[in-house]
Amino acid sequence: MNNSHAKSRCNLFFETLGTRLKIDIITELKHEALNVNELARKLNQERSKVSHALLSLSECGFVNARKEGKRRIYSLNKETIIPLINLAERHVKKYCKACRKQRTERRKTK
Amino acid sequence: MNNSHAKSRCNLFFETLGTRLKIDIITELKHEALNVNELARKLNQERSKVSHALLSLSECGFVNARKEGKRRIYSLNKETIIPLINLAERHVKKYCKACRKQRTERRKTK
DNA sequence: AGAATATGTGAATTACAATTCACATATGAA
DNA sequence: TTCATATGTGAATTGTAATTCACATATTCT
Repeated sequence: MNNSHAKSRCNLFFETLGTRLKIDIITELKHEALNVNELARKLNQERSKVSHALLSLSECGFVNARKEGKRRIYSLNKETIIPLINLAERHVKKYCKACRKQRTERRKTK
Repeated sequence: MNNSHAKSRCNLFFETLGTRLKIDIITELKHEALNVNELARKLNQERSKVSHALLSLSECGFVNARKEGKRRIYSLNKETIIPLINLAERHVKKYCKACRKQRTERRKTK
């Protein structure tokens, strides 16, 4: 109906964090900076999939990349992400039953 | 590939906040508690659409509803949402160029 | 009871992000 | 320069949330 989007523009921010893979990537990067192959191996996911996810994470300023030889090392922008994830986990524990019984469990395995 | 989702379960939390409409609803409810019709009118959106959005917001513990006569008044669970939105907006201002040039602008109008 | 108001709901459709796959590029080693 | 390693990318497909619409339910008033 109406498409005038004047205010409140953090929906993309949240949308970007709204998949399991990206949360898992962030969880890994909390501990150490990693390149795509290492991430893909650790999470047991396709490299290309992880690469796409990292692109959107970096477009939103959640991760930074530095080149090191033939590798690209991705690191977490911890300044806002750490308190954000903490806040989210606290909320889920306290208020969000739907989040605790994961929606992913209902999803089909390929 | 792998479907063992043992850790990190706040992706649904973020996914739920990942649309414009829900962020707009939260923004309205910051100021005052409202019922569905009032929200729909203020946001210039279909009532049923707002109703569905409120359902998912309430399943995630973002809003609470109380019955008052024939109305249902929705109020914001401010405890975690207000600091969360503040954190998100600070991040967007500082780091997220992609979020500032809204993705919605590219979307087709019906 | 019947009408008006307020809201919920489920199923079909639509829209779009996530995934996949084949190929492009970039770096360093032999 | 050829090969191996590491990564990026775009386009087609797939999966799924958002939207729509027609109908159900619930409350209050006359």
